[in-house]
Amino acid sequence: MTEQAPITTIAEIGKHDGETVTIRGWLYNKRESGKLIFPIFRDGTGVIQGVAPKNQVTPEVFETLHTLTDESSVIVTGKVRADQRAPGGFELDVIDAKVLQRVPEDDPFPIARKEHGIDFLMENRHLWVRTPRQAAILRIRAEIIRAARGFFDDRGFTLTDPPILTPAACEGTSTLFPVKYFDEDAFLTQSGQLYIEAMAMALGKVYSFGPTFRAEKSKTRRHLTEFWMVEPEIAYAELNDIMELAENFISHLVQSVIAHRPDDLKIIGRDLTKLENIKPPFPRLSYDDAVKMLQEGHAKGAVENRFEWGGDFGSPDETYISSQFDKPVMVHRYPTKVKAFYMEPDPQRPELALCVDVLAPEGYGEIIGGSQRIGDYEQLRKRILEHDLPEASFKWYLDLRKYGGVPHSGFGMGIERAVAWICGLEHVRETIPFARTLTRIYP
RNA sequence: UCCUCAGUAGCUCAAUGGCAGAGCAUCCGGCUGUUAACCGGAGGGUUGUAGGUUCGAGUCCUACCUGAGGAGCCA
Repeated sequence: MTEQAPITTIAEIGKHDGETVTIRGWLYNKRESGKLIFPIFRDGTGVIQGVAPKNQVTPEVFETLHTLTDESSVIVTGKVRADQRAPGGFELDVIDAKVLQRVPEDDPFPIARKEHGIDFLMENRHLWVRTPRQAAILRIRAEIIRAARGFFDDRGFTLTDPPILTPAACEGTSTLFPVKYFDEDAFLTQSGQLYIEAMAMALGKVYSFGPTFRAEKSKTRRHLTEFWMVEPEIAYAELNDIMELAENFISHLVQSVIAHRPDDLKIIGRDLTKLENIKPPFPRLSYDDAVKMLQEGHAKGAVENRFEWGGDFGSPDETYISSQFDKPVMVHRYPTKVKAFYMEPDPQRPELALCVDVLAPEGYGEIIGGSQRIGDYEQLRKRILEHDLPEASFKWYLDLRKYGGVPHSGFGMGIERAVAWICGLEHVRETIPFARTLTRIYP
């Protein structure tokens, strides 16, 4: 019934003020007032309200809109009109609406615009992602990934992808997902680090970006069994070099989201004042000083248990430390005993490892863990044996110290924790399209 | 693995040990500027499962199942 109108998206519709256009999407919601219908359409780029007065559209179109059910797919043609009453600034005076598939009323779209429990939402994650808040979070995640890759690409790093199927553990097998690899046992990777160390010896500055898997029985707002990590590794870099890299990296991610996704930050209601000052330098805190801070906190009654030097921080400890700062805090030089076997000891104090954890503000915990790696063959071999690791499995890793070993350092950042912090979310399960947790692998 | 809490309509939740209810969603009717629209009406239930106590159990007890929050471990 209508001549061909140009197809556009809701995000771009402001460029067509006064013109007749076609958008292709879904019915998000509908309000009716007798002879006036306000259908609200979404198309993945945004939401726009349509207006259809009974005396200005054909009886067929009015009836179509009157009986249209939420989330039915629909192709709508209408005239774009700027209107101050519209949240997005524009409305669409509907001329025609073609329904591709109508949602049956006896089995309506299950996600209402009112409250739902988290179990119901996760069970319907494939539909939950259609809601504005979830879509905004996923767009911010995409921006963080884009910014992360751009950061390293622009600084001369080469992207090198480590394997996902691995023959042995990086740090022990208890938390690995086993898989059958023909007649052998293999595991899903829990970190690409050892592999990108090899790449750093070949290419100098490298990074990886990919999924990692941990079979930890962790049931908290900070844990997934499948999550994505970005891991830079640099030949000839020492601890201070990667600490500087880490603060520049995190600042770049935050500032990129502020610059490129302001509308999405607004949709999710993020407090921008907490993000705007995320710029280098970040506070640096030695493990020794962090312990003192925790002990003073205990004396003041702000920390429940008195922390003793030598242990690793628990989640409440990290939350307390990070709450003392309004930027991420870099805690460095933990006791060697509580850290991974491959970390270089501090030459000044061999009981400490040259490592750093970056703790995000607002209780989001550790988002980055990194270290300088052991550069000496004999020392690394000794540590592998001390940790009861099978030397044969690490032959190739030891080779890196046999054929031109150098000081080198790197870190890993969990994407989901970074997204959760930057978005100010309660739980990391909303930061990834389909979260895998201890109790969920559907849908 | 441990601790705490919760399972009642499609969803979110009420119901002193005594008739199982409301809001939202769906359907019908009304309304020409609604913004989670509003107003009137209708349909919708094996109260997670299995036992037990009791004249009587959604409610109390036991076990189990499922989920949530936290601890430990980690990013």
